[in-house]
Amino acid sequence: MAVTIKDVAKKASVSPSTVSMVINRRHINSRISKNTRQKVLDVIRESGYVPNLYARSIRNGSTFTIGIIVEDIDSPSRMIIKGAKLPASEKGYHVIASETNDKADEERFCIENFLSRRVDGIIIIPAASGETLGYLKELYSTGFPLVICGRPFVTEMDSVFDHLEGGSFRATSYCIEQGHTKIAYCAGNPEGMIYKLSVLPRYQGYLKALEENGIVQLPKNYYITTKTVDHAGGEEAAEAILKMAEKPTVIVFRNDEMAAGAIHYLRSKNIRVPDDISIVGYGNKSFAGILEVPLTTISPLKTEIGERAVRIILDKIENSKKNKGSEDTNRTVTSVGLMPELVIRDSVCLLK
Amino acid sequence: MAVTIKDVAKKASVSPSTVSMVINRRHINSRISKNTRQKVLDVIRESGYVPNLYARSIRNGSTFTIGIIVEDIDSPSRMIIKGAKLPASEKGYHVIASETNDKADEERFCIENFLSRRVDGIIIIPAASGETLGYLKELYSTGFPLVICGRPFVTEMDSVFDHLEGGSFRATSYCIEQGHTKIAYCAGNPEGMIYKLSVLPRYQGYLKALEENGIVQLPKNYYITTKTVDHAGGEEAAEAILKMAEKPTVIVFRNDEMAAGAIHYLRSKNIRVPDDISIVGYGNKSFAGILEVPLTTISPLKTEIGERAVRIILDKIENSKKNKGSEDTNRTVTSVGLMPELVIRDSVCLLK
DNA sequence: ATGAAAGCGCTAACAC
DNA sequence: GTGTTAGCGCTTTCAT
Repeated sequence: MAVTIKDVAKKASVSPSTVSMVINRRHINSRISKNTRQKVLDVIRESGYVPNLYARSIRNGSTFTIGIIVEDIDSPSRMIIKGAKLPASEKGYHVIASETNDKADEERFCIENFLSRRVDGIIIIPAASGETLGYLKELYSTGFPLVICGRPFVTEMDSVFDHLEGGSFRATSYCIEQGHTKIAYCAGNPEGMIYKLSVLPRYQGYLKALEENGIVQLPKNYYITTKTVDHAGGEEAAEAILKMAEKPTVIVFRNDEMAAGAIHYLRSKNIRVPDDISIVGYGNKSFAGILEVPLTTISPLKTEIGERAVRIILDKIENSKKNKGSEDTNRTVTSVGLMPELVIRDSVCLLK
Repeated sequence: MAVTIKDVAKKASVSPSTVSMVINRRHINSRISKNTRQKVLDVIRESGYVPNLYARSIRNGSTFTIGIIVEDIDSPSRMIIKGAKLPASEKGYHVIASETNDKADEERFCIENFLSRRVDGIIIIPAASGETLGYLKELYSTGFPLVICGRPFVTEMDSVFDHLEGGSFRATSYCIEQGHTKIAYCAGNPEGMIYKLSVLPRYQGYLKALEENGIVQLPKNYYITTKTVDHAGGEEAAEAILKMAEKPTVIVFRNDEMAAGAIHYLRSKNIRVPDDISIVGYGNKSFAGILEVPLTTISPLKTEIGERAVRIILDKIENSKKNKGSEDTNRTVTSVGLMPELVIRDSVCLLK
């Protein structure tokens, strides 16, 4: 077992409470004598004593910890963790993280684990399937500080998300500004919850931009679907484009992987990108800048999502600490949609 | 405050210890009556009670938690966390993670935080500067289960690392098997601790492969250094190569970013890759497979590093739980070097 | 200026 | 079968 406050007290021949006071720097001036203070600090250093946060938290009711649950630590949402860290630690809160592999049962397990750790709040990216939403809503309704992130699932709980529609709108508008009117959209595989929740909004942003600029009556096949949503899917889409009678001058893709595949395919067929066909991605993945044609794409503000989520959580926590006992205060719902940035590189040409 | 065991006890009109017994499923058969059991379980469900792990851990001395500290959650070492999760949870241990941004002070802070959380062991990627090694050694020498990961710093503590030398050796040998003899090495910027600790071994692996195959007397300028170690650095290296009188047929790069830059530059100068000049990377970054020429590279087994590290930690923990009190047992040092894989793609040609 | 004692949520040894 | 009690490491009155 690790060194405890008692051990320190014994070695320094003082009482545990004295040690506690030294640690917590209370009443520094009048209460503890310099001698005692120094003696205790020396013993602490020698013995390598570290206070037990948990014993502490039992007493004061708070662990000063925020738990973040992401679906996959190897996905862009890891940046949410990064974004959360600084503002949290500024307020003296720790951040601990876990991942669920996007599975409902692992997610529940994670939440219970964090609750059993008495984290003061949880920031979570729920499973894409939406299975856990009921459970989350229950938890939320107890007043526990919970913020949903990353997917535009909900507006009935506190949440922060990419404004997917806004992102695509931005990208499409940019193409129009560059003189393009024949603009295709590649939605990938139009099935499943993920499509519905996170691709459809992008598609709608694209439509909205067209509409606002009076671009109507595009050929039906400008809405392109594919089997897969990866590099190969991008190649598939590009192949389809080349077969069209009236080719678009730009393709807006649902993600960067597909955009990369399309660029690769087009160039292998000696089509110039962006001059013959321009390409827009979504995601600003790490490889976007170093593709054979650096990719113009939409960059979701994951880090900022983390920041905003923490701020919401901390507000809730501080609030509920103040007026504990009195329920039913603080029942506002905050839902923040962050407008992603357009990163302009070389994959869209200026059309004269 | 959250629901406690007392609240549950009161609502179910039983004593706290009865609730505890129900939760911990002890003496199921004889001790607790079915009625009571059911009543308690019902109340638990209704009230949303979750046991306080920390209160629990104070009693039984273990938190069943392993802490992982990585230098940057947005780096390949995040896969160590992923790799650690499964084997840990199989043994009933939780994994919590934090990042240090590769700064010594944040690292100390993280460690203390985890210690104050009474994690049962820590897996850590120390700051590249090596500043914290003294501190880590101190901690290690107290017998606390600690495993160093990811950098081949140490053999005097338990550690798991990429066998960098072995990786480069493998890559270079492969080039030789393909018939190459004019093999250059691009080391990037040869300054700083990072170079010394993680690039020099790679370079030595390259040299060893040459030596074992009787390739000696390569031109001195086949050892290439650059200002930066990113995409631009790769372009810089490629530019240097093109100026050489006796050009190499392969360049082995210290990382994938530089390899990507070189490929890009060479192709923009109408040099064929791999036919005119072949390229080898190191790291198998996410973009390696979708470059204009898919990159042959070395893939470090980060996930496996996490797995191995957890196994070492768990052994230590179980061991010290068994013979607690009796110090000085279990003083073996385990140091594991994992041989990375060669991922063969299209950036190295067969030389006839 | 310091210590004794109670209590936080939980468990386990020991009553009943 | 179930309740009582003591104690884990720590903090915080309240005495002294």
